[in-house]
Amino acid sequence: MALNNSSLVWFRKGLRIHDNPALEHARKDSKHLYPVFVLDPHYLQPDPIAFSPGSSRAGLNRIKFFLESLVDLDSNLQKLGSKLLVFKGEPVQVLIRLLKQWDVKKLCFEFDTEPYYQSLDKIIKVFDNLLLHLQDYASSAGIEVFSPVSHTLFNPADIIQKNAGRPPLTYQSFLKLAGTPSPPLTSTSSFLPPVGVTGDYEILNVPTIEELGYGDISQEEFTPFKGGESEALKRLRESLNDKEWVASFEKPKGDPSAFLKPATTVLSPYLKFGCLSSRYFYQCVQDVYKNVKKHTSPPVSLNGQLLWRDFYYTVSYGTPNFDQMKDNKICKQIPWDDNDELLIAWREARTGYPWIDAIMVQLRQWGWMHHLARHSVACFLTRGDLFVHWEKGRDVFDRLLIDSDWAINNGNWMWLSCSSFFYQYNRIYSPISFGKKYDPNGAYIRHFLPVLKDMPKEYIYEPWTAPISVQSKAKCLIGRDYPKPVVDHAFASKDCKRKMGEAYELNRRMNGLVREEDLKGLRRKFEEDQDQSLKSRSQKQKLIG
DNA sequence: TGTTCGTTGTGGCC
DNA sequence: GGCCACAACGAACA
Repeated sequence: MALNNSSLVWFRKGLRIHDNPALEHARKDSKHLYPVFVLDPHYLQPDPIAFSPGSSRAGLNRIKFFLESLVDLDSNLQKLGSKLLVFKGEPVQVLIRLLKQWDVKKLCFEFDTEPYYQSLDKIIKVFDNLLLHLQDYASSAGIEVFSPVSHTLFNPADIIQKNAGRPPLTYQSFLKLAGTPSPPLTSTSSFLPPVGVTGDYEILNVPTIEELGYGDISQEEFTPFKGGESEALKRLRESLNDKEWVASFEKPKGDPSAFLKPATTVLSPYLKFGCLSSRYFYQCVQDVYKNVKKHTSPPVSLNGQLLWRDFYYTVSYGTPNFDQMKDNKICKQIPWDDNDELLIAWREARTGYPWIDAIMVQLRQWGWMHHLARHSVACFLTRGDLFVHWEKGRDVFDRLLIDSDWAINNGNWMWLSCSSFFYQYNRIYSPISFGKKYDPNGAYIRHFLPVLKDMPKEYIYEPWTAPISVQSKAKCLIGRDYPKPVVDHAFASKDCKRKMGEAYELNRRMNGLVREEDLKGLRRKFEEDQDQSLKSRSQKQKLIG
């Protein structure tokens, strides 16, 4: 067969060479191969306002990680005799132009379950307001489209189909349906077909942060984690070297306060961008398991974590409006407070609870925290203390995490807020004792909140209880150098439990069909209760005073 | 309809 | 480090 066809591989996630079925298919029998990435201004525009509540623009750390991943992809393509062609614009429009210009016969890109990519895949708007499906366009132009599932271990659609069209809502039922993951590709090509004539289109280099207009945004500290496939594979090898560690890995036993050497692999950001194939990761861990006497199992094991990822991808794919409370069938309807003051205190690490604030500083500086640290702050913001809507916390995480993943982030916020998957709202993480259990001396707090670095360990988790003499010796006066607690945890958590109980009862009575009016009614009632209790508390304080 | 089970709570006790 | 009471949910399955 003569090699006279051109192929285009469209990178979105899947920023890697290894286990990349779209790239492999594009390579085969092609004279020319065009590896393309389209920068979508909608995703990349910097948000000049420090950040308004609800802003979902990607933060600096994730953009940096992403650009490093593109640079590494380009470099790895060049080693194979190719290179990355970067464009800027509305992705599908750019793509259609390129398909025409280069007379492409094969269009290959990784399938993606996220609504953003689903909309890109399906509908394009051409010049005359005509709506076209990408697949329709391609078939009318005689272009073969290849869009394999390779971001996840399984095809979410298969699992949903096996379960009579409904996604499984528990991990165990997911496992039963899932079976054995698809293996990664075994062969990796040692060369790629050359890029053909590119015509007169402006092809960019991978831009720098400054070129994207992020230069003016101040950032105290950048994430210590570097993006890219090379870094991902190096990190994977380092993690897997310690076979005993891999075999005995139990997620819930990890130490959330460990930061010099994190308790987990920190491979999540690489999985998010597809710098690392989850199928390859899974297989490598299986290989370690084969060579040890015993190993842990899902859900707590290392491979169990990859299965959690697929679990959330599957549920999110099969649940309309997965990323919101309203019109989301699996989400409990709860009358969360609309309290921007508390939200901002949480977001800006000013809650007055050092354990919570240190975690929020780590989020801002590193774009990564341990899973249980995320639990602590998510519980605190929602059902544990502040009773703020999980969507608000989700937005903050979505902006600041380098590993923020649409399915996983939304799923975990519903989990932690007892809106779905997990319902035992009595179990509340203490913002004082949970961290103390792992780090009694408060080394984590001292590192991320240097203002508290000289506070004696007796008071480091509750500095407001320190006598004034101790505070002044530690050069940290509570209320001046570090805030007083925004709420009294004992009181707030009790109040949250009561509200959750009442909201749950309303959901049961209405059989899941809670109307907005009912929620408003319950919220009004909560506000009245709060007024009452504030009055009685201030009366008590007057009596005590 | 009833039973079992669920990755990761806290505080008190031994 | 393990055990218990606390107060208690819903999905899955029989």
